Amino acid sequence: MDAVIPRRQRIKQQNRQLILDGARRVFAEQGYGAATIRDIIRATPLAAGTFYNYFTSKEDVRLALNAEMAAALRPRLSEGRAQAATAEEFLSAFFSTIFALKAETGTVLEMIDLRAGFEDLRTDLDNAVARGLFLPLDSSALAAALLAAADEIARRLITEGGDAADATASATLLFLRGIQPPV
Amino acid sequence: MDAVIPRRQRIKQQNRQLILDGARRVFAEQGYGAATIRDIIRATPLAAGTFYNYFTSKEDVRLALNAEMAAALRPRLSEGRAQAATAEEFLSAFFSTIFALKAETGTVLEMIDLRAGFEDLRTDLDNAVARGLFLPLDSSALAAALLAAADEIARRLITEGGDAADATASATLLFLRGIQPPV
Amino acid sequence: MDAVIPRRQRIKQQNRQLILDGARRVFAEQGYGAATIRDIIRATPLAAGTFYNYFTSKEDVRLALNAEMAAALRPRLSEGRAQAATAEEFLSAFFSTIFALKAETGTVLEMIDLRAGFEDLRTDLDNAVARGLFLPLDSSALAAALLAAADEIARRLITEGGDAADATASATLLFLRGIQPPV
Amino acid sequence: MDAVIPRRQRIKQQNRQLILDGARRVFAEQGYGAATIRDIIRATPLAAGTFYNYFTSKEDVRLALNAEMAAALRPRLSEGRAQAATAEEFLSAFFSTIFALKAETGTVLEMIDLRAGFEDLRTDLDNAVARGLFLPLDSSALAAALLAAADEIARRLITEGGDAADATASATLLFLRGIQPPV
DNA sequence: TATGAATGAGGCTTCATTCAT
DNA sequence: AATGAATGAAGCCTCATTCAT
Repeated sequence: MDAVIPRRQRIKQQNRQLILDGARRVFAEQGYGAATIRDIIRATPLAAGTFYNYFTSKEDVRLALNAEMAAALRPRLSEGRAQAATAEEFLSAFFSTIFALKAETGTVLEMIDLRAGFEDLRTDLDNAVARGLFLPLDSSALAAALLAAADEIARRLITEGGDAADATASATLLFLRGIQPPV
Repeated sequence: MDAVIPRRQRIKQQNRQLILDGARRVFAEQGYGAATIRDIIRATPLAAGTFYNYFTSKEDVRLALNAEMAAALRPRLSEGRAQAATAEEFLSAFFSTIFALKAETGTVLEMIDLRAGFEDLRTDLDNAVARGLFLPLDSSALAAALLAAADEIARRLITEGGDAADATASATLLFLRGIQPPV
Repeated sequence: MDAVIPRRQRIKQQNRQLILDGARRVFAEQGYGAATIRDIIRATPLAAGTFYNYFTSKEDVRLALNAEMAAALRPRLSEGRAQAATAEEFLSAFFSTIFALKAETGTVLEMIDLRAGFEDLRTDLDNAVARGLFLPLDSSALAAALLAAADEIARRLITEGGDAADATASATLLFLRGIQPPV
Repeated sequence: MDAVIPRRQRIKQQNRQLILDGARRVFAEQGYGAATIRDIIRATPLAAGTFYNYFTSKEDVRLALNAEMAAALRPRLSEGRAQAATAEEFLSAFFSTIFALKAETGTVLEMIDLRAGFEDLRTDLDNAVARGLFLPLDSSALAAALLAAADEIARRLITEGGDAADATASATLLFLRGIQPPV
């Protein structure tokens, strides 16, 4: 027999998700700093006081969003990583993953705490360097640069339109070979 | 005889600058979105109402800061550009300029409207591509990636310490050759 | 055989007492006016809604506490009264009773409605006056003065420490003979 | 020539007084604990935000009221004290002063911090004891008892009506000779 | 009957902006 | 121009109360 999930608990889960989804939209539109808790509530069908049954502050919501995104990103990236025998495959998987995620969620990567969800990325980079796949760059700075660039390019993709596959190829090429033409 | 700047006008100029400097500090600390006009006023010795003699809104201040920064950046970058015969020199000049600027002003590049202050960068990139200095990438996306990466690396430089020259060399290398080791 | 109290009813009685005890603590700490129903609930292991199964308002709780205290006080005072042949004995019994009660319960006498629980005191005073035990003062004002003074002295006893027996003797003497030294 | 008080400053003084007067009424009606800052503002013609130009909290207002009352009380009591050659005169002056003050201001003496405004009373009592005017009771407890009793009697005077002169005489007699009839 | 989540009113505080001085 | 107090809107948060489970 299937586990019966009590109705009350199901609704609680739904409301929590309503708030997170509302917050994601609001943060994407106004930025984290400018957003207010009231904005978040208004982006849901819930009443003002209900927010505090689930979160204690805007920061609290941000952390939950971070965790949610890290959880969503981890399997995708590790899938890409598993198949990535070359730097090119690694980068390509990374960018396409980020672009897709951003298109789906509108999440502002700026908000993401690298230490929380992106340990994997740094670990991957370190491993790649160790395997001789990459040049020995500071993996932490590289992760930051990759994320910042990916976020900005994704933002422009969404705002101004464009083909995600082209952008992936272009960004991959940039970080793979650099801007200098072969001599 | 030198042009005599009337006392009144000199004080006006000073107050305007007081507000801009205060705003820069406030934006750097709290981010643009979270900052309030009152925060800006409190970061100056001026009275609340005085703000409106110089600016009409927070956005207005942002634009003025943008213009100020663009004015400060333009000669530095063009100086670098003038001497840059190679992609390496171009990148090196770009990163060292950004790192220095951020260290001086704490400005959040995130705020900067590319269209306002960074036309030059795109123009430079286009020229560089035209001259065969760079691979023919989308100059607009490249500019975005360069700025995003530079800003993030600069932020980490300030936050966690580190040598600006090393960071410049490392970032230059990354964008020059990419991450793939030579075969 | 003893009367069997149904389990249901016993639990109801327990919960009611939990709320009253919680309310007493809360009122003693914050004062009646500043206390909220939520404060009272939080001072018990019960859930929010349960409060309304027992009381309808904060005022309702106050009345119940008053009644409870009057019930506790009545036998003690009447015991003292029964043995009090003199004004001195009457006062001594009164003060020691009040001091002990306050030490036990922390109850704020300020809350007490004289008409509800202290009819006895006024009756006693009237009787005492009638018997020539006391000077013919307004019994109502006297009761008020006695209670106010006793409450304040008790509060100081608890706050700053001190010997209850000494305080009783001192207060008794004050109200017995007044402050004027014998000529 | 008279000192010219600038209009702005005069209005500030007036508004501060409006808030204090409103607060006094509100505290007298609802008690300090139950009163809210909004209640205080509503008792004035001022706007909500204006409160914070003058005080930072309800407690802040309470302290200011305390100071105001102490300042008002001090000359009255010292005047009474100057003329008080006997315990009777002392008590009579004390009670009539308190009753009058309460009738004028409705102030809740409960709120008064003895340490702030009533040092004088304790000093007076100590002096009176030293001069042999009073029996050597604990001046601090006596001050507390006198104030508590006076406040309660005054409250009843206002609430239920009555003659202040009679109440003064009665209270004076009570504390002067006690309740025991002369043998 | 006990629970505890939902609700929206309302208190607290800060804000942007105006305007008399 | 510069000042800074006044204003009321609006954000934050807690409250009393209801009601489905």
